[in-house]
This record gives sequence, C-alpha cells and structure tokens, in this order.
Amino acid sequence: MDSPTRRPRTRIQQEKRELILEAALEVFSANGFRGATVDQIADAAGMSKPNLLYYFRSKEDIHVTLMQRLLDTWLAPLRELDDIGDPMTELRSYIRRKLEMARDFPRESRLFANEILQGAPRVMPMLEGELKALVDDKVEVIKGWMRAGKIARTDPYHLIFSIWATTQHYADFDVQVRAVLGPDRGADGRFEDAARFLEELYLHGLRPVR
Amino acid sequence: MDSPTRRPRTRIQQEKRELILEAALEVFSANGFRGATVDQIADAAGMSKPNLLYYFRSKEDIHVTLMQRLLDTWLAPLRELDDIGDPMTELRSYIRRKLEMARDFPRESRLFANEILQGAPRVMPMLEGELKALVDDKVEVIKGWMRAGKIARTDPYHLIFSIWATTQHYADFDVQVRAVLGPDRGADGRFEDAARFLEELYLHGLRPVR
DNA sequence: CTAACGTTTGTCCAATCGGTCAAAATTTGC
DNA sequence: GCAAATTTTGACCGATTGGACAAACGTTAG
Repeated sequence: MDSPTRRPRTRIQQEKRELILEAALEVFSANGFRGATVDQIADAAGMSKPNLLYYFRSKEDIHVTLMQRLLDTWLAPLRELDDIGDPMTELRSYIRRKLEMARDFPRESRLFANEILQGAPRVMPMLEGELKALVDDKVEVIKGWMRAGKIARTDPYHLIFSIWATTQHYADFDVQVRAVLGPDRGADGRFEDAARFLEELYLHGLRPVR
Repeated sequence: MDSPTRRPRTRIQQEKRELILEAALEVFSANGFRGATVDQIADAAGMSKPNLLYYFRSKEDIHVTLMQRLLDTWLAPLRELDDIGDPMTELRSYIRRKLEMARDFPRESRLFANEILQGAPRVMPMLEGELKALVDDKVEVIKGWMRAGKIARTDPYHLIFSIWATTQHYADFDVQVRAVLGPDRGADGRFEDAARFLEELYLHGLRPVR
C-alpha cells in the first residue's frame, strides 16, 4: 500500500533516495529546474528513468525534497550567530563560515540562487516563514549590539543581506570571478584573498588606516 | 538575398527586432534560457512564432544579441570610474549608480545572473575579453588611490566583486529580500535603506563610531 | 519450493519543444 | 496602379520531455 515515495522503509530505499538527491543536486545546480531532465538525473544516479520515478513521484518531488534539506544546512551558520561572545568576533566568524560554505558547497548555493532568481516558485512559503523568522530573531541580537555600542548603528537587515551577497557571490558567480582573476591564483588563493578582503571591509571599510 | 537576420534594413525590421528583444528580456530574465520558450517570447512580442523566427534565426540568436547589448550598458558605471576627483567620492557614486541599475533594470541583472549561474556558456569570451580588460584597467586606478593613501590598502579585485555582489543582490534576490523585509516598506524605501547601509559599510565598516 | 513483496526495466504516450516551409497578405518602389 | 519585395501566418515536422504501466527480475520469509 505504502508507496516508496511516502516514507522510506527499507535500507535500499533509503540509500537509493540519497543517491538520487546527490545526483539531482549536481544536475539541478548546473542547469536549473527546467534545464535539468529526469534522464540526466537518472543517468548521474546510475539508474533508469522509470527506476528513479519509483523512488520519487516526479521531477518536482525531487526538487522540493532537495530544497527542504538545503535550507536547513544553509541557515545553520546564521543560527549559530549568538549573543554570547564579542559581537565583532561573532560577525567575523559568521562571514567566514558563510564563505567556507560558498567554497565547500557551491552546488547548494547555485541551486538556491537558481530557485530565487526564478521567483522562488517552490520555496516562497519557506522564505516568508522559517527564513524570515530566523532573520527577524537575529536582527534583534544585532540591534542589541548596536544599542550597547559594540558595533556601528546601521540597518541590521541590510547587513545580513550584504553578508549573504558577498559570500555567495563566490559560488554563484564563480565563472565570472575566475574569468576576471585569470588562472594565476587557484581556488584556495581566491578564497583566502576574499576572506581577507571581507574581514577588512566589515571591520573598517575603505577609509585609509593611518 | 539579405536575410533580415543579417542587418536590419527597413524601418519595420528595426522596430520589430527591438520589440522582440524587449519581450525576450522579460521572458529570459524570468525563466532563464532553457526555461523560456520561443512561443512565450513571440506571445509577449505580440506576434506568431514563425514571424519571430523571421527576424531572428533562432532562440539562441535572440539571446546572444540581448547579452551583447546588455554587457555594454551593464559595464557603463564601471567605465565612468575615473581618476579625476576624490577617490572616496568616486567609489561612493559608483556604488550608487550600480544600486540604481539594480533598481531600474532588474530584468537585465537577472538575465545576466542566469547566464553566469549556468556557467556563462554563451558569454564566456566576453567575460575573459572585454570584462577582464576593463576590470584590470580600473584595478590599476584603485591601486593608485591606495598607493596615494587615499583609501585603505586592500584587494581591488575583491573590492569590485563585493560592490557587484551587494548591489546586484537587490535585483537578483529581490523576492527573498521582499520576503524577509515584509510588505511594510515599499521598493523605494528598500533601496534608500540599502544605499545608506552600503555607504556606511564602505566608509567605515562596522566598527562603532564614537 | 513458493508465495509475497520489493525492485528494475523496455516500451509506450501525450505534450511540448525549436524550427521549417509554402502560401497568403501586406508594403514598397517606380 | 502594379509588380517586386517584404512581412505574416497556418500547418507541419522530428526530437525531446515528464511520466505511466505492465511485465520481468530479485529477494526473503515460511
């Protein structure tokens, strides 16, 4: 009675679903939702298309499952932003963590970017619910820091947006970054430079230090 | 002999090609290249599909034409970044101009983001040629400012990347920004807040002013 | 062994895709 | 006004798409 697309029961279902999601991440992030085909995903997962559709009801089913899991890990760094500890240090390590995620999980970043670019047709509820709630929460923390004079008084929402933008840029616009920088400096070097720059930017901006 | 897809000769060809490009911008930016259909574009342009294909050889032909035009206007603000005038003022107005473009031409921004996200399959040569050359040029200008002690010594490439990222974010991730901020503040208010925040960030970072 | 259950595949289908083509409708040059 | 050139359209095509389905295959418990 229970279809495998409900709740995985056997070990093999658990494994195959993971395999499919990994393959789908690869294909979706590289081609977008409409650009990806079920055949491509099935190929990448090493199985036939009907077999894949035995584990997931539809192409969209794969995508929403992927997005649901993604958002959790994607927001983890922001969740860790905590009131304990020095504000400036907290923010710096948040930026570093986000930059590390752009380096280590570029496919996840691009998958998310693709979805938002298309108007978030499949994750809008999550944005207005889970995401907004978390951001609102952290904005209060940041406001506290500002009131205490620990960091400059500025717009906390746009502060968070700017951190998202600058860090995810290195995953989403990777080919552009590479095209501009040339092949001289490898991926590690690029992220090292980016980390150093962002630290300086968020610390004291562009005003010359004397 | 000359097909209209070569060089527009008549007034009507000029007009219809413009009409198609405008419609294609709308459709491509909202759905990506593979997500957009020729029928959609033809519909948006108020003509039949075969008629559209009389003015452009193919779907890809429309896209490359669009991208070629786009890159020029897209890079205009950076071209204006000049050695004359106060460096800090120059950078501030570059940021402002880029932010205004994100506000006034979000479709162009999303079209570009879509293309880069997919690995820039149709504009890679432009990135490695035109774009890289321009950035290299402006990086030298910025380095001069740093040597003169006018702005802080930091990585000029990543400075430019960060400006691109923070400004275009408001076009590319618009739905997310709106979802997080809620409906309270209109589009004008959002961009006002963003402009103020970015000015403060690039001026003195997050260090509290006392 | 065998019945029940879970897994895999080959085949097929309707819908949609980008693009062609010949013919009709319209505009233009003289 | 009329012939030539340009513009527009309906009908059509092969390829690809997401998905359905029944039959075959494998596995496991009794």
